[in-house]
Amino acid sequence: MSTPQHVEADLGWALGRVTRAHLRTAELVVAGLPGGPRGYQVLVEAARGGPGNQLALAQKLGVDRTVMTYLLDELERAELVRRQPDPADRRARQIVITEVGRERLCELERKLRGAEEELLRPLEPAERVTLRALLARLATDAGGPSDACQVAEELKRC
Amino acid sequence: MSTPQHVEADLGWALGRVTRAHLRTAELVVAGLPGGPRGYQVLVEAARGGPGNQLALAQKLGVDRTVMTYLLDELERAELVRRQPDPADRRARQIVITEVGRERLCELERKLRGAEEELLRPLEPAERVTLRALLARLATDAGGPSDACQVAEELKRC
DNA sequence: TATTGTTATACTCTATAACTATA
DNA sequence: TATAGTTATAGAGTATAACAATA
Repeated sequence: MSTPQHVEADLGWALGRVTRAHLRTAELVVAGLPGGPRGYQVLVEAARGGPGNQLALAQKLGVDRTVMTYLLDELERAELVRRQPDPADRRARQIVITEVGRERLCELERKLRGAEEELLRPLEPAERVTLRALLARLATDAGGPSDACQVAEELKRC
Repeated sequence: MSTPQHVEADLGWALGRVTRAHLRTAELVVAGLPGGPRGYQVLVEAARGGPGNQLALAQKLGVDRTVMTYLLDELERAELVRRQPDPADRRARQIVITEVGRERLCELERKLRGAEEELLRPLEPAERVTLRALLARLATDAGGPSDACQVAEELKRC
């Protein structure tokens, strides 16, 4: 057998495999989107209307501000978001989602929910609820930037 | 508040945060090791004595065989593993762990277990057991290469 | 003087292709 | 002819530095 003897003890191994399995399907879902998974995160934040300008957005997603420039270039070209001058600070640009972007986001979230269900299929309904709750508690306690994309970055160098 | 309203529903978000939190500490642990997290995986496989040659090792870890060459160069320079000619096939090299490598691995695994405990601290003991078990079941069902490092790669482009 | 955003450049990591030696 | 391993090279992706506009 190829799985280690201490499967249940090796939390990192299990976390990695489950997260990667989820990422595989999630990346398929956002494959056509400019910027991929990262572009999706921008749409989420823009739709939420939270951190207005590029710098705050970059920090929230845990990427460099120069990366955010290129990312927004792509998303704006696809008419999914717009850079709007901030009337209160003429250096800054507010990132707002377009109508097209909102529709695209809605469709993506529907598909992503489907992917989650697929991932949890091996578990009983009650177990799925338990797992979601336990992970959510750990997640809210964990520090650092609040986007999921950076995990991929760090997992890469495993 | 900065956390979304639908925290419990967003499995991907929670998985990403928890995995990244784990990766942060795990990468600190293996920081001094040549190849970082990936070097650790090689040590694990070499200690287990499983896939002998470089190609099998690369496939198991989900990396290109050229990457494995550079990785083993570093690990061999640090005297943690050795390339041994395979008597059965003179093209192939068997990767064996050294005594130093075994000691280093032992120390790393001890520290990694500590990091896992730290991650699970917010949960009750019974809950920790439950989470480990549920994740292990999902992990064994999930397909793909069996190393955790690739998750980091994919999470990066979120 | 500090900050937002952009651009150009350098660096890191990975994959592709070509090569040697074995099979 | 195909395979294990190495090397050189090219390609993505990211960060660093310099810049313009504004605070």
